[in-house]
Amino acid sequence: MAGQRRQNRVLALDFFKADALQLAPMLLGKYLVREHEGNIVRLVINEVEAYLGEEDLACHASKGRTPRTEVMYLEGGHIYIYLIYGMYYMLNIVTGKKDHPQAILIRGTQEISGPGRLTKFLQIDKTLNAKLLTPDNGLWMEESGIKLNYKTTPRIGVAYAKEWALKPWRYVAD
DNA sequence: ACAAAGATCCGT
DNA sequence: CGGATCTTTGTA
Repeated sequence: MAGQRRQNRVLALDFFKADALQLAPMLLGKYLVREHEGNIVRLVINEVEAYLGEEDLACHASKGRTPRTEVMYLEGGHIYIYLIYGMYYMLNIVTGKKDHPQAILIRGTQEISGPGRLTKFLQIDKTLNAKLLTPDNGLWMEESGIKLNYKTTPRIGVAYAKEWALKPWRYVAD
């Protein structure tokens, strides 16, 4: 049955407890699924970036624990949303173990390019912050069977992060 | 209390 | 290339 098969394809929360650098390339080709006001949308992820711990100057957790970064210290599988430039919500998935702040920014999909445009399209805002990535919360991921070739580049928009700005932690399908 | 900067996007 | 637009954070 298609419905049951689909159910089995939902990525369990345990999947996100691995390290961000290991997970980031694995998210390419996965479905990002949003259910909102009765509509379900599936998009194929094709661009992500990893943010890795307090020592990574590009990572918000480089400031340590603050009201905003507290979410990144939760266990992998939580959703981290923040507003940037007063206009755009950024969608991140917390990864790794509790108290090890990491997150993967979902920068784009095959259908929608750009992290700000993506959240606008999916109607994602701060109400999802700190929630779990599950169907119950209206946002989750699914296995798709799609394999994408990809390359790595430095992350976008983090020139201030000194030597961390050079880390090839952006993964983009080609 | 205040100022500065920001994991972006769009129009000129 | 500059403006929009407002939250978070550091400093006083």
